[in-house]
Amino acid sequence: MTTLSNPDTIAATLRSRPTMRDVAALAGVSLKTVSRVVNREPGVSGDLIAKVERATSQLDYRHDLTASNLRRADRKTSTFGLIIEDVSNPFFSAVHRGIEEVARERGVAVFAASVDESPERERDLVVAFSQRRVDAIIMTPTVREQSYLAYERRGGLVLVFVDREPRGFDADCVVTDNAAGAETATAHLLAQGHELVAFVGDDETITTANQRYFGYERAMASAGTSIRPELVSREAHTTPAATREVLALLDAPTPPTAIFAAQNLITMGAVRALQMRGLQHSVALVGFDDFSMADALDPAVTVVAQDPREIGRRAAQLAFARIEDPDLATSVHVVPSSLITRGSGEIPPGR
Amino acid sequence: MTTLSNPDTIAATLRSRPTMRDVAALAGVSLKTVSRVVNREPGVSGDLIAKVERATSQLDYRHDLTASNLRRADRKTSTFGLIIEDVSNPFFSAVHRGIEEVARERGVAVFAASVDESPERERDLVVAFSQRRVDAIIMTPTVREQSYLAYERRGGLVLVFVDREPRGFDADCVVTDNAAGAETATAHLLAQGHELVAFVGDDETITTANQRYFGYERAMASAGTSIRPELVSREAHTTPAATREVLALLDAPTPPTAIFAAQNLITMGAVRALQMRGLQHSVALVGFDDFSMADALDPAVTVVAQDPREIGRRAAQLAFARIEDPDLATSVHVVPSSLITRGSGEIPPGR
DNA sequence: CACGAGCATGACAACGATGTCCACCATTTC
DNA sequence: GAAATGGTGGACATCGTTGTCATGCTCGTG
Repeated sequence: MTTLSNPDTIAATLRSRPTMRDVAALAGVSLKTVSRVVNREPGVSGDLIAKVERATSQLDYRHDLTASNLRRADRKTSTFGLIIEDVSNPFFSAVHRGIEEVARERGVAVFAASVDESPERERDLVVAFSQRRVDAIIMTPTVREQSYLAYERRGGLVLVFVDREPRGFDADCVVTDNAAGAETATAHLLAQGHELVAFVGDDETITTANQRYFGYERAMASAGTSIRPELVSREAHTTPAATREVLALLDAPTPPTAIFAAQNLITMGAVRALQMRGLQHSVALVGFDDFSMADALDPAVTVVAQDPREIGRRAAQLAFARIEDPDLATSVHVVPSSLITRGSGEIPPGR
Repeated sequence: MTTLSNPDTIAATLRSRPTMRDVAALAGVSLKTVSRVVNREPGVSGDLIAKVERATSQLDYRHDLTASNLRRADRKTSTFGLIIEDVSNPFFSAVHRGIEEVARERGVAVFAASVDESPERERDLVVAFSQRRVDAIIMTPTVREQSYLAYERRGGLVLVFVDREPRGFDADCVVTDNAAGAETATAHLLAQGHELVAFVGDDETITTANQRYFGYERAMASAGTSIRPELVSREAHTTPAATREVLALLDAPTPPTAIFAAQNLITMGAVRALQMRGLQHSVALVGFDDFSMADALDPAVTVVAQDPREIGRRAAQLAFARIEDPDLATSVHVVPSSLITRGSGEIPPGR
């Protein structure tokens, strides 16, 4: 065994990152023995384990997971890919956080990327992650149809969907009870006596927006209140767009007395529009999905809250379960939403 | 060349993911030629390029970046690691977003993880990313001292810091002008005639909290106003804690007439406290860092806004610059902050 | 017509690690 | 005392890819 007294010197001497070979040379054992110690395989004497561990720490040896993975039988990289609408959207970043919490416990690192409603980018990201051999991809579908993923799955990739269900592709999925939540929100407004209840949401290409619209329809139908097409706006893609849409509704000949905003960014836009017209205390508002400071606004905003962190946690758990047993039946998990009344949704009509 | 008519059949037949060897066999060329085509190396005849490309798309061949990286001379993985306080904190998720925008253009995927103010976790994450051979780590330092990273850098890893400067380690860094911003905020309150200006912030272990406190001190000193220790609270780690701290200040014998809240979550907590005491229109408030809906509150909240997306973009650019030229002199980039007056900061004293 | 230049192509080793398998040694057992 | 046993360590091939170098071909030129 070559013995050098100063560890710093040893590490600094090496041209680049030390490999198992370097560790083996320093410890005076074979390459394979180092591998055994690093992977904690049984059948190595305590004496050798100590020698190897001393050498690894002296050299600051860092196990190369990419090389390890290449040779390993299971080919698991302990890496997940996450494809969400936007990493800086509070809803999705909470989903991300939930996934991370579960992944962390198992030593799994998570790639995160924003798809920005671009189908092309969805495909690119799947390829980018697949090329990096992630064990699983957790994603929000944007492309109209996900059957193109069948090939990836054959290659052993696990796919889990969050927030929206995939189309043309059977896979594990975690969603909020969108229709039921929207129905609750709308019914809540109707219960206050409103009849002119507006719907402001994103367009039909977004599954969740659709489901929330169905919930709105259902609540209106149950109450026997007919839907006025002029009170339905389905073009609100962003917060500023939502503000414009709501302003248009408020300025129309028959303005709504209550508004159901079908998404967090849209609700924020609606709040601004109501404030601009000074109507925040006269027109009722219920939003889908909670948002920061909703309780501190005047009036505080009533919402149907989702549990994005729980959605993330469940998705990660599903991914691990499927990695362990690829033949499990696919399942759709529905995370319940809950109505939080704060004031804006309890404004009566005609005020 | 073996010709099978149905591409689906070919892909389905293979036991697992096709490799370059499979592509080579189908195209009737050598392994190396496939590699050349995949990497767009010059010197391959158009005829062979066409053959190989047909084969790759028939087999749905996916280039394995982990294996490629192992053999490549430059050993670049086109992968970054990002270590931030919390992926679901709006400030940091905006930084993340900025990094992603720059990384995306260069085909780089980003690992993102939350450190949660845990020094141990900071070290674990660095190791986890290093083992996955990321090209660069962009991080917010939490450990008291970053000299432990010297070894990683010798191994070729690029390190860029965001939001806070590292200690005991010279590296590229992108920060906000914390002291100057805090000074501006405090001076703004003093300019309204306030003398009892409170400081509410995080504790001294957080570099940015410290710098912001210095800015507060400097502004007070410039104005010749002495700091009352009972108006300084440096224990606000979370939004609820901030609410408690501000309530304590307001309920004390000499309550402040103005408050400088040194961070976004703290400002939110302060807003709630003021509302609880019905003082939101009597006590002035300026926050450091903008937050969602600050403009929609009553009163709208005056803040010193940072530009987290720009911080992220710059950090990513610095990382790429250093990867290209490791011998560049290290630099600290300061992204300016700007005062946005909205109402809460313009409340005069004694109202 | 022979020869070297120049180009396209392929054979082979290697990146850093692990799976397989065999050799070795100290025991234990007959 | 010899053989069987069980626990250890090491040689070697291999994962999917790229760097290096050799080969064979075409072509222009003396």
